[in-house]
Amino acid sequence: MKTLNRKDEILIVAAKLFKEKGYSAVTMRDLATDMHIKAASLYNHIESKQAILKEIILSISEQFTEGMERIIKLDASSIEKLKKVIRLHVKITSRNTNGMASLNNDWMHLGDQLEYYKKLRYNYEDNFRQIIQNGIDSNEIKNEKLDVLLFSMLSTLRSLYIWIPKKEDINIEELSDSLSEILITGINK
Amino acid sequence: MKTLNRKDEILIVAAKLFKEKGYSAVTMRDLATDMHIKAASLYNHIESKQAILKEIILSISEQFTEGMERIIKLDASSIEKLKKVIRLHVKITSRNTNGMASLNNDWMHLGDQLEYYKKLRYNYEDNFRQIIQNGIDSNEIKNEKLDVLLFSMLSTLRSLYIWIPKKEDINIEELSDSLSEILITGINK
DNA sequence: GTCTATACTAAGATAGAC
DNA sequence: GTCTATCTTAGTATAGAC
Repeated sequence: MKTLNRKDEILIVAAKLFKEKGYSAVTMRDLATDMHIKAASLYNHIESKQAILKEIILSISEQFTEGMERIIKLDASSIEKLKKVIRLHVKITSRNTNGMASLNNDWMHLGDQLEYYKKLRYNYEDNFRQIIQNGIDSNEIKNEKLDVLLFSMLSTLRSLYIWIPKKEDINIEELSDSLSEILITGINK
Repeated sequence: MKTLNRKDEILIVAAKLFKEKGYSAVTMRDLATDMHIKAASLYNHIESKQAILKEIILSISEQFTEGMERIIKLDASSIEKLKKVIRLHVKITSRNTNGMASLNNDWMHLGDQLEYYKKLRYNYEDNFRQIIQNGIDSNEIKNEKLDVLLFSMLSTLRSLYIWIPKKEDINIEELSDSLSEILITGINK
């Protein structure tokens, strides 16, 4: 693990608190206490409380955007692409479960970056939908209602941040495979 | 629709605001504005801001508890019970999508009712897990990792509150069937 | 880089008139 | 049942010393 500067430490502690109580309920004094400094000192490293949220959420959003862009360019079947998307979620989430909580629950407090965030999310979902649609067209995927399919997969993948921390040792490969099996192949015999 | 008293109106408007910005970010003045009264007037109908949250979350929690208790008593296969659980989620959620947002995201602000809420939730999940386990034992359900199975189904069902409002006309039966098909039978051909 | 002191704003809630 | 006025506490943020 590389050495963290003070600002990165703040982002990490803030993400932890934001996950526990939500962005709005966390005060700069709470954050300062956990950093073992006074609230005023925080402002030597960050511009504002909202600026912390922006860094946490947008850096993750951009990781998803880049990952998805790589996947859609691949020369692979739709099912293969879906498996890669699942793996992308497991990977990013396991690296930063706390940040994922903010991404999922506190995006509405992004202020002037809200529209940018929404654009990234919209594009991501659209690419996801396209992969599924292609799979239906090529007869790889059952012709269930496209929207319900997309919603169901996204819901599970977006909730990983709640669940991963509860498991002792997460093996990224193993969890990704398990999820692929369940999300793609179903559960009944 | 039956006539609402003033207090019920407050609960409904509050749930709407809590969904939009989260419990902590909604002020009593926000709530009063949307009720077209002054903040002080709210206190003629409710005890405190937190009391509003408690009513919203606990009434829904108890609906889930009752529904689950009915289902586990049924003389039916595990797959049948799972389908009924899915239907229960669709039904309760479509009746109160805003309240479900609070249930999912703001339970940590319940104060002295937090432990009660956690107990209900723990029992609910345990019953859910038991249904799946019975299905595995009776060879109805694939022997995938039980925890991943439970997590995946619950994630989708708990996220319904985000998704249902975006669909124009939700047919409860139809959506429940679609979800059952996807969650239980899987998506690939 | 952290501190103390403090400005300024807004929050939840109550008292008492109408 | 709603209002105005107000109390008290707590929030984000800045200034300037060390």
